[in-house]
Amino acid sequence: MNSRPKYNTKQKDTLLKYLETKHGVHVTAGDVWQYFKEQGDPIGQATIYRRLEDLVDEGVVNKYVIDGSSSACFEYVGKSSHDEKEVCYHCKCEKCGKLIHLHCDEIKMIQEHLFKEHGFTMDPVRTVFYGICEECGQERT
Amino acid sequence: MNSRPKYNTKQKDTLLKYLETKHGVHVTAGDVWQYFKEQGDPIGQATIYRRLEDLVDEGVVNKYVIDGSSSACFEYVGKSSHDEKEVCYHCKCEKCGKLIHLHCDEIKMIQEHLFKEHGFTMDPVRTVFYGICEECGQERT
DNA sequence: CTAAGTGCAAAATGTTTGCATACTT
DNA sequence: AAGTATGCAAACATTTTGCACTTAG
Repeated sequence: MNSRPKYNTKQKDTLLKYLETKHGVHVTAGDVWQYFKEQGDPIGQATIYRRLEDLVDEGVVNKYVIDGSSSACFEYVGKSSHDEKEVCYHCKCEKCGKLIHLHCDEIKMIQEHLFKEHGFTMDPVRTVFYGICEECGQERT
Repeated sequence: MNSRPKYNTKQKDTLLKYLETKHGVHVTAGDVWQYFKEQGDPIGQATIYRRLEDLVDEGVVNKYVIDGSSSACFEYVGKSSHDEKEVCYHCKCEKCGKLIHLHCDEIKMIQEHLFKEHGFTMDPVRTVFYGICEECGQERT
């Protein structure tokens, strides 16, 4: 079933190591590319996209597509994130554009509700809550 | 506070009318453009993007950025739903693409939680839950 | 008349693909 | 040696922008 990893290459390795250091943070493909370029150890963007996609398929990395930002975000979540792993969800402020990461359990209530009542298996990884963040909410212009 | 609509134009009008007929359905900017082109009554894409953006700002139209599809989706939701209106939320199946509208109160829990614990005012109108719908969940291929 | 809106075509993004070359096993 | 992976550059798709022209109020 899993026939993902074939050959080990320097690029794969370096990329994964880099992503691990970015645990809990969003990175775009461009970020990654630029980082390695600046390190004087560039990786072709094609490779970055290809590897990133593989990692997403493997579940090691999450991909978010968020309104407002033109490029997709990737986040390292580690292997085995499918069950008990730390689930994080995202809130995007429609005013200032800030993206907030939240790690807490309330989302499970929703998940359960959606599943039990509506048969819908919600994917917290892909779901983004839109709204107004604290700061923007206060500065009632 | 509301200084949105300035001049009324044929394009604005036609666009809105079209969107109304697509209530509950996703349309991309490209869809809209093509539709009017085929009608022999084309609207420049720049205009479509600009008008669509306005409508999103006005809250008349929802914009979804969905992973997997390269272009943003728009959906007419009508004026209203800003305060005490019937709150409906959306679940989008990532597999079959179906969009499910739900009307129930559980979402208020989340809303409250987000607000009290995180100071985040969630906008249920804009927020879409991604996941797998009942049918797709069963046909475990 | 003035400000706003339109449409075109060009530019800017972000992502994907074809292909020759280099690397893994 | 055979199959993968890489990197470049070109191809793509979508969305944005500049600018001259038109239209609504």
